Amino acid sequence: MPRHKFADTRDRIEKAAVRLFVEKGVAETTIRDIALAVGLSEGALYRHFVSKEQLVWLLFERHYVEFAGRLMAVAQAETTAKGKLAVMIRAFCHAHDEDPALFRFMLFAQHGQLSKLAAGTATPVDAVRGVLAQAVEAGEIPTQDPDLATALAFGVVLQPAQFAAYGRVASELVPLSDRLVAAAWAAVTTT
Amino acid sequence: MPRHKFADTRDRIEKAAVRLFVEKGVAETTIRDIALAVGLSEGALYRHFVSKEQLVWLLFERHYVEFAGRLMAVAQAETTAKGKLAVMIRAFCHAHDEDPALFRFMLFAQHGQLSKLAAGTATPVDAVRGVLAQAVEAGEIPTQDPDLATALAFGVVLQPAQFAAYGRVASELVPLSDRLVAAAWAAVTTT
Amino acid sequence: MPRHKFADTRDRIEKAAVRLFVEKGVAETTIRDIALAVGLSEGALYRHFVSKEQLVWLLFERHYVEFAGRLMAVAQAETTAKGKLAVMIRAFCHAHDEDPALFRFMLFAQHGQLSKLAAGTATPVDAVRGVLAQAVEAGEIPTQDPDLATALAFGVVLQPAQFAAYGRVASELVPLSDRLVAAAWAAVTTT
Amino acid sequence: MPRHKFADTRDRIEKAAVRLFVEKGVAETTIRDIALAVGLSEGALYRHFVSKEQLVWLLFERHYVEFAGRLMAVAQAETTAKGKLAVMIRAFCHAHDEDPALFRFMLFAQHGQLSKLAAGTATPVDAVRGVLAQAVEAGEIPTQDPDLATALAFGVVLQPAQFAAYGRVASELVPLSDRLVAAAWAAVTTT
DNA sequence: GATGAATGAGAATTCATTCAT
DNA sequence: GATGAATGAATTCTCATTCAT
Repeated sequence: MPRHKFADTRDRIEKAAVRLFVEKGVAETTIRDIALAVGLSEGALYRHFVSKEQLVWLLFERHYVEFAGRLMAVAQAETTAKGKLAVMIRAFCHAHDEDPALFRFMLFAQHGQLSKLAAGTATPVDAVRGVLAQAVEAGEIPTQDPDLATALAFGVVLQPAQFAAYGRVASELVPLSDRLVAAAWAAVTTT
Repeated sequence: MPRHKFADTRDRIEKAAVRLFVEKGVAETTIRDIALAVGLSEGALYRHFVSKEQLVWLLFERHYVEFAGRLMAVAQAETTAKGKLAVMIRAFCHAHDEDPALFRFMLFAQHGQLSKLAAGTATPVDAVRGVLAQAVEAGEIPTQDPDLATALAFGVVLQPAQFAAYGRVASELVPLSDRLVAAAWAAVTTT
Repeated sequence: MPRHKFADTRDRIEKAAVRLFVEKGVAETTIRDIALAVGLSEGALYRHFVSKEQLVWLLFERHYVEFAGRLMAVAQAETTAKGKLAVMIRAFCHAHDEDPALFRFMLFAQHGQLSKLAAGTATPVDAVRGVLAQAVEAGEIPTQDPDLATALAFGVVLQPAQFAAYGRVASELVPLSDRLVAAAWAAVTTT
Repeated sequence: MPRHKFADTRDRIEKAAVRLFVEKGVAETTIRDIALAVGLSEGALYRHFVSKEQLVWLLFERHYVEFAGRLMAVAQAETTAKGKLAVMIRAFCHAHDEDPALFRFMLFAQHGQLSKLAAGTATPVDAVRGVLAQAVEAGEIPTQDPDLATALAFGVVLQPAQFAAYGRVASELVPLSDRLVAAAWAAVTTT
């Protein structure tokens, strides 16, 4: 007996929206699609969200910022750059396996969203970059452009996620995390 | 006095389309946008293309397949896996710097186009995968899932391209190619 | 301790509705607007009124007819046309100052309501027209089209009310009533 | 053989829109209504106007300002206040008879439009007020609030127009203009 | 080959109204 | 009597596409 029907419905809408946005693309997903998926009328969705645009933004922003926070939190518990990078990558893998659609939505379907973020907002990119920039300064990894290093680490994690989406590699990243950690570390330490 | 005004116009349309598709997204780009950019009427575009969908597909398919061919060609001239991977990555960098919009369109704005490719079509992914799969068999790199290795190599190259698009790293990849080659090799040889 | 909470609520709804109808227009006022203004849910309003249309009609009809009655009553107490017209105009001014929103709703926001009045219903227009028609017949004012005379008298009163709504003249009409009476009389006696 | 189909269509749209706006009200008139009246598709209207809102505003603003100009022009040709007021009122009557729908749209369906006018824009109200304010200063009419005087003059003209719309008086105002001039003058000179 | 007016099939959104609780 | 979640019919607006000139 759900005590919070409203919140429940809202959750179901968000889940369906994320899944459809990832499957078909944001622009290709209509309000009707979402309504059908949730089993509501189109109009009913507007009780929960002001507009499609706002729904997209809300979903993106909330999860993106939240994930950045998670990354920074796990990194803080480690002392070495290598340790920090490792737990961050594992966090990526866990996030992916927990909800692959949400992961893809956050990290691939970002279309215009990134530019809407408030100026100082900490993003997952910032989280990783922070660790690597400090690692360069501390001499833990070779001197290099921290942005490029960040790109390499991101690439090593996100591209397998892409491949997983297309079925080219197994659908779970956690089992691969050791390998991804090693590969990322190799990429940022080889110059 | 251009002998092939028609072909010229067609080229201008394609260039403008690719640029707009990358800038705003495919769905967000209207025929009107393209027509305006080229200085034609909307109706006139239909002399050159059957539909928007076909235009997108045409642009994608042609360049994607062509690029796959280029990759395989440069790889064939090399004998070792390391050499093959290196020239392929350099080819990626050159392709990017030559026409960044086209590069991004091919590799990031593929929204659903991939599934339309004829079953056996060789793609850039296949090109890289072929080299790495053979490298595993030949013992040139450690035993591993060739698809995952491909993902790692791709990530190391494509993510910097993404960052370049967002201005996070320099806009040219060729100057970074040595580094990318080294990072990719490190990624696929570290297990 | 109000014995008639229900009637109270109904009153509050009507007041809010009239105010909003005048402020924003009938079509531009939503049930939601009214519900918010009263502090009720949208559904609750339907305990008091069958439909928005009926609410509009109800408000209009009741007050319009009532006001017509008031006009005829005050006129009956006078013997001369001049006297009748004077008290009627004063009644207009009083009605306006008592509840300007209601006055405007009745006399300006009638959008199509007029045609719904039962055929024989006596309106404020009829009240004034009756006096002026008789005045013509009795020779108290020059021979003229009684409808035009009515229009002139109405215009002299209603236009200042309009101006008051826009802040062009003072918000109270009672202080102007002597002037309006004089002007109206002048208008209907000058040919 | 119309050389200017586009402009023609535009004109037909404007005419139909004004008529419908007056007949049913602006909010009650749908784009579909206008399209049907003109014999076009709904989408086609958007080749001519950006939005319904802009269409309403465009129609109102253009004609309102134009009419104000006409009023000031005819007034300028006269020397006395009485003469100025007379020609202005005649101009009102002519405007009404020329295109009653347009006249009503301008002067009665102004719903939120008035507040959108650029700060210094001269309106028909300003035109009449200018003449009456000067008349007070010059001693041509008794000392009084020029705004109230303007309201009286306006009421004497507009209310008959309202009555004409409802069929209470003849549909043409020009034949009544002598009477309206006399009534207006009487109203502003009687205190 | 090109134009530009027009179409028509949706898309997002609004809102009066209903109804189970 | 009231709530609030939901409906569904309109409504505004967009856009790929067509076609007479």
